[in-house]
Amino acid sequence: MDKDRDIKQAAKQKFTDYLTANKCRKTPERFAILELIYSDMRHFDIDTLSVALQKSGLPVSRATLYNTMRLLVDCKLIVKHRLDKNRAFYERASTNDFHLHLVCTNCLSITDYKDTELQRAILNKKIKKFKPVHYALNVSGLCSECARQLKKNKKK
Amino acid sequence: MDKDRDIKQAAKQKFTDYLTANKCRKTPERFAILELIYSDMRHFDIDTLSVALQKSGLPVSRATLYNTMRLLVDCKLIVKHRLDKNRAFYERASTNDFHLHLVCTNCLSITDYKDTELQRAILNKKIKKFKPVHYALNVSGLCSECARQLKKNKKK
DNA sequence: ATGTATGCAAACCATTTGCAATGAC
DNA sequence: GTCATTGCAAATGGTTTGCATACAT
Repeated sequence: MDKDRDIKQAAKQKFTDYLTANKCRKTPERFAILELIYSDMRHFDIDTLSVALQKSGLPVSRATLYNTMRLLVDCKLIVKHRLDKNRAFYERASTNDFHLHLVCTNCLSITDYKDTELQRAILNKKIKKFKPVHYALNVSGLCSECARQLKKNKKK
Repeated sequence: MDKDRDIKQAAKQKFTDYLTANKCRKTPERFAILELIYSDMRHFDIDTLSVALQKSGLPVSRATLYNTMRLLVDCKLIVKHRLDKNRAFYERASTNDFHLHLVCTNCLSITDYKDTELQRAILNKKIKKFKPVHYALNVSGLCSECARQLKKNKKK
């Protein structure tokens, strides 16, 4: 889809600008990471990213991965989340893409859930004495797949 | 307040039942922890809890603290959260006490924010193919205190 | 008496850091 | 040529685990 290409292009531009503004170098590693994230991945953790980079032919060290994540979070191209688990997970940021995360406590899958009504209700809410910057709305529970599995197992 | 005492009493009862049902022992450490949580603390981390227990005169080891947290989470007397930071934080659970967390990214304070309208909007939402169990709604940003401080510093 | 729970210390694991070598500028 | 960035390996820090001792039942 052309739209995807545009989004990726815009992200690269934003990253370039950010790096320039902060006197950081535009290394191949950094752009390979951004490229991958904006091609394939909606939600990912460091491990997944590392493996994907290896497959892509440009393995990148842990240190660099974490370093780059910091930069990308800082320039708001990705968002860092933590759920119940020890490791962080990341996702592409898009301010015009408000959604909840449905986190299955059984299979650990993460699904986005969009709802314009909720979006409006939350974003329009004026919170006293607080200046909201970012929303992390996570609903944990069971995805239908796991709910079915568990019910089946119980019967046995 | 009498209501607080009732809540604490109910919590103790629930914990006792849980321990009995799972053939666990009713040790002084476990009840000291529960007692403290239901007296003082709304949000806390392991470290805070550890210090508080030391002050209370019954120091409890790390291992036991974590062990007890697992039990309390399991019987739904407390809820475990993770924000951006490495350490987990916990809070007393009460199903009839729906709220958002306002997390200040500057001073790391956590404030509860209740809003019945939002509560209704979210709880009534029927999510397709997902069975919600728990809601973690975190809004990160700046508390008014920090916003003021930062603005002041910028001017200088 | 039995076997679970405790406390200690060691292990674990994601993330961070120090440093020498590399490479963007 | 200069100095930020990379990759490695070691360090960190919250959490977990193994094991001998203590204690709830």
